[in-house]
Amino acid sequence: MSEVRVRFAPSPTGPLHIGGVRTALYNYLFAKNKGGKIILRIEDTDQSRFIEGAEQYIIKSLKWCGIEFDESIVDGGNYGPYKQSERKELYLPYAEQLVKDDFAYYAFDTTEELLAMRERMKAAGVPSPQYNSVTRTTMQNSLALSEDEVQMRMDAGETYVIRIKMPRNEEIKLNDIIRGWVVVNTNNMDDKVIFKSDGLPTYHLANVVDDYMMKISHVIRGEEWLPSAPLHVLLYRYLGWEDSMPKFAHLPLILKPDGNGKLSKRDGDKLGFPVFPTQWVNPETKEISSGYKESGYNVEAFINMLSFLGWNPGTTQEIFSMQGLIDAFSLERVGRAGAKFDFDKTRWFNQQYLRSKSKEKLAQELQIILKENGVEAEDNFVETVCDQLKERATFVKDMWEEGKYYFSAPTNYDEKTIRKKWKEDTPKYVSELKAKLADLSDFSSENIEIEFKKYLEENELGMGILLPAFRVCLTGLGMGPSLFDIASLLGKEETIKRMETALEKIN
RNA sequence: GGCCCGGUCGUCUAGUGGUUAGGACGCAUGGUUUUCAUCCAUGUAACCGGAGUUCGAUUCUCCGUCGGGCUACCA
Repeated sequence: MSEVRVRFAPSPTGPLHIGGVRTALYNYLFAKNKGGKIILRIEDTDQSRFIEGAEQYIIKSLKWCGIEFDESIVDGGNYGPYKQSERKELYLPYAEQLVKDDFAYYAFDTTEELLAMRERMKAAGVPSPQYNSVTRTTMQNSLALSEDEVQMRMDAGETYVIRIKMPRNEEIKLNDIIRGWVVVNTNNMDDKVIFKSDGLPTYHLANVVDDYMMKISHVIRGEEWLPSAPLHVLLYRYLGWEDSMPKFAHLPLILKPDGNGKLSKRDGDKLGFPVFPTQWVNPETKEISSGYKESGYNVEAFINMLSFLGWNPGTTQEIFSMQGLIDAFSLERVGRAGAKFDFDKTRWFNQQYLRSKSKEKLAQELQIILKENGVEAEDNFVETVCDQLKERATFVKDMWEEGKYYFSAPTNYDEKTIRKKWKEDTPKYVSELKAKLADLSDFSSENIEIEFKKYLEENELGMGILLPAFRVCLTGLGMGPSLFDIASLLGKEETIKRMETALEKIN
């Protein structure tokens, strides 16, 4: 069997959204699973839709995702260039060959003429007019015009496009890896432009020529390409490359959570969650769209979540590393139906990864957030904080937001807890407890707990009476991790100080 | 409208010509916990509809319906 070579071929018309990332991911997983290669090819044949920075965004965001290419504009390779605008001159000869072989033709029609034709057809009762075997006879093209006329127009410098000459009533079949046999009759296909008047090919031709030249073995792309796949099959056939035509796999689309339509890059943050892997700043409007990276998602959780949107291993295992995904992946286990994006599940994946991380690793990440907030803390201290907080966090930033009291004394005290737990006698108990704690030489969590319970016993008090009050003194909150652990970590001096401050402030 | 592709709990999905239709997220309840979270246990809830094939269809076929995609000198 020949080498597996797949490509991810985005067009630099903006940032890549998670659907595109998933397509790249599946290509990557498939290639690596088969010991093959993955190529990144930039499809920039539409110069009018070029967006500044999009290409760099695509490269950088995929890098963040851990999707590494074997060949690309940055990694090089033996089948370059890997950007279509740099391959420009390659395509015309193939288009002209098709004309010569009577599989394509020149067309001179202006936009206005095309529009007029559509209007005319609509008026005549054709609901969706096409440039096809019946209408082309009435248009300005090398099939309807005389040879002399065509030559004259070309000599005069008139611009033209090259259209494929769609045959009549032929069944085009293709065996999609995910969908099985797909059959389309050419009567339902139109004479697509394969080469534009601006000297560049359209997607259809460029894609076929490049895939052939780059020896692509499998085309794995979104389902939105399925309708034009028969056209691509025809192009391979007409170009004489049918024997080396890649296998096709059309992926189900990622749908919006409400089920109305496929996820689109225009959705930005409108749906209540990021649609981009990393943050994107619109170069024109400066509008910022959030990314998973900046929102605090672990990259492995993000990839793990994406991989499960349309694929599953057939077992109950849900947590996979990238290598695990590579080992388990197969196109046969990719589903056929579109998947609605599930934001809750995404958060759950992140939580799973957060938990599995060591306190050292988490502390490193938390330190970054602490520094951003002007907090200086010892690594050891932060590690213990992470240990105490990780079970109740979904994101690293949660540990900062919910654990500020580890780094500075509370400035206000939770009203509800005060109302319910701060009784008349409480100040007396707190100050007595404070005195007891002040005498402790071993300020370990266990020791504090013993001392605390001893005090409760002596005064015939229940945990529920004094502990919430104690907690609110130290943290200002009514909930949180083990208070004895917190007190121990804060240390005796700080604990006593906070109790004193609280006694002064509460009432 | 035309063409193409789909349809199992609310969501992601497993699965089979005969199953108590399984798991995960979410949600709910109980237990644990000083509290919240965690954790544990339990529960909740699905084969789009109609024909046909068959002893038997969620599974196979057809029709309908619903959903999605495409329908540009965009990818």
